[in-house]
Amino acid sequence: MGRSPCCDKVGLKKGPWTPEEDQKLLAYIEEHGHGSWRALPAKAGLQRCGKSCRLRWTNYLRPDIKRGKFSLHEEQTIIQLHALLGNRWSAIATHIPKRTDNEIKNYWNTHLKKRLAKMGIDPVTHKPKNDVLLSTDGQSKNAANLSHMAQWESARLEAEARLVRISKLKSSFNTPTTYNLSSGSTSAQPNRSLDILKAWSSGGYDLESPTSTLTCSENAPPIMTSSVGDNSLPTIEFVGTSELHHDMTLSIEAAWTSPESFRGNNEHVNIMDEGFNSLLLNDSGDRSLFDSGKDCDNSAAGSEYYEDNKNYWNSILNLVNSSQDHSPML
DNA sequence: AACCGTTCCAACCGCACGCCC
DNA sequence: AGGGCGTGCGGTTGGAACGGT
Repeated sequence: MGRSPCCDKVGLKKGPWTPEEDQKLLAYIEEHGHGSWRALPAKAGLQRCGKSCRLRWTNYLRPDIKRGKFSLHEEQTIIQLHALLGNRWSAIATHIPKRTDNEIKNYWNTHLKKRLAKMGIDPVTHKPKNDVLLSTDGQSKNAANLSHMAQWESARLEAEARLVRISKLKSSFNTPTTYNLSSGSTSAQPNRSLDILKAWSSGGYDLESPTSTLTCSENAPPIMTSSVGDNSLPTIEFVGTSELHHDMTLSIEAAWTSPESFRGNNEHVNIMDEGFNSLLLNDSGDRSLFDSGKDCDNSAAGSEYYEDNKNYWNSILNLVNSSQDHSPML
């Protein structure tokens, strides 16, 4: 059976966009917002399907898009996030300011994937290729840890995406124009959202376990930021009041704290103990700070996991950094 | 100059999901 | 409950650009 096509394709243009078409699309959205994408082409005088218009806008014409070479920091972030999330490009894109999922996906496929492969790292598992063959129980457990961390991050991102959607909805009530072209920003500002990885990759200190804070004001989108607290589970804090916020509180808490989300292989894994803190460790970090975490497992086995994961992640970044310096590919 | 192989990325395609009726 | 619609997402592809011979 299958669903009907997104639009009547007869007589519709495909392929590269002309400057005239770009101008029509830009002018229309600037004046009216995009509204329904299906209805947009006719209103804007374009012989395109709505899907094509949406893609052209989101991947190319949108004013808040940075084009050109990816910075080293952006590359590092992509690699880290890909190790956590896999090919979830849209989720990754929420952490890379002004880059689209399509651009990140292309960059991964044409540059980063090849570079990791050249360095002997499996771009799918982010492990040295030999390790995949020599997997032991301990290594399997490490992989499981990574998987649980990914689940945690996945739940968080889903919650975050929900917030953005709600925020967009809310903004659309406040401001009829969907996009603010003059300021070059959309209603959603995922780049300012919490980023646990920044804390790790920028050498955050005094890290014990993460507490994320969500800040909402009446007219601005909600902002979530990562910070450090002494709780064993991530918590969310709201600033601002409204029914929408209340709704968000419920959904977020469900996504972040449900222990069922983090069970696997008939074994309850405390991700905060075995995974997340290791992600937050850094080269110069004071282990005593971490070890003092009241809910942390201080067993020797646990320390090995922290150390292994830390070394693994840092080795990826070091390899990338060194290849950046020496590789003719770059 | 012509040809050929490779790289890169904009754009397409099809599926998934949420919402609404 | 289920079907239609709108949109988002990830995989794939077409073709322009580039480099080597």
